Amino acid sequence: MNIGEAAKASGVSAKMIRYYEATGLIPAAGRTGAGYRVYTGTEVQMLRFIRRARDLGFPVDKIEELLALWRDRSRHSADVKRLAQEQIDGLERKIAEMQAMKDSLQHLADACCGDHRPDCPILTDLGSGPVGQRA
Amino acid sequence: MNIGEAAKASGVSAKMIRYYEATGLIPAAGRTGAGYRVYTGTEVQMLRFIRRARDLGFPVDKIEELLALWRDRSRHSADVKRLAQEQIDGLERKIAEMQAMKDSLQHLADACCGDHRPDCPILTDLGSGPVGQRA
DNA sequence: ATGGGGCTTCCAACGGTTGTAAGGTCAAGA
DNA sequence: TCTTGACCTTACAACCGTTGGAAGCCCCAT
Repeated sequence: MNIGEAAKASGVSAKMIRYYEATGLIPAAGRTGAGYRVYTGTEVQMLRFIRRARDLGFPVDKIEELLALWRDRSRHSADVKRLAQEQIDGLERKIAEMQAMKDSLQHLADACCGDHRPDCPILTDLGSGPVGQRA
Repeated sequence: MNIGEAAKASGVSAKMIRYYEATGLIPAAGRTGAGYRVYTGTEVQMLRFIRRARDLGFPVDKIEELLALWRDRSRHSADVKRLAQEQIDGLERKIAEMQAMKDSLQHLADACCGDHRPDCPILTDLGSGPVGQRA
């Protein structure tokens, strides 16, 4: 199986497959005589694993840990759950942060009449407020 | 006013002030005979503007537009409001995306008993599911 | 004059992905 | 058999915003 076919089958682009190999996230694939990378079903499954973990927002270093657990038949599911919970917490934090941004901005936008006149509370606020809004 | 003092007064790091100058977001600051950058109150105010816009998640190119409107006394507040609304919509999209990730992951984590045993629906799902979960 | 801290420039890294360029290889059709 | 086009290879750069470091100069206080 070519890298292109593996990409199609896994949902991971050929570019990223090479990148993951270069960074050591996945082991180096076999090669044909001409130097083409060759992939087996197992390797495609691993790529799919990575793709799905990325879809859930896991950073690559966490995926490395997940892959290690995936391969470890004597793993404790508590370890997996802990990683998942950390990821949930991280997502929660980012969501809250962005929600706060959105709320602030919505508040300002609501106060802007949005017509041809130059007066705008959004600009007024940006230009005059205190510095440390994020604490 | 030194770059260090301007950084403290604006909440933008000296590093970033130089970066913003290099990329053209802000005009080049004046210099002392020794080559030190000099900042006036107006320039600090502009830096604060940038800082607050970044706190609201605006990307730099949008901040460039906001700054242009800020300086333009014949602006239409509708233009400002449009930029704000685009930013709100972008935040909304990202929030929804992360919320979907979080919900999926929470669902999986809830099904994982999280003990010493290796069986884990999280890993099972990651290793076996279909590819295009995000559509 | 000597030290410490701030300033200067330049270069690199983070994370994850994509684009591009220059070249080799494979398969199919004429 | 030759050509064509699609695929593969490597290597390098870009994106975004920020931080870190190194090497060297400047200013102030002791």
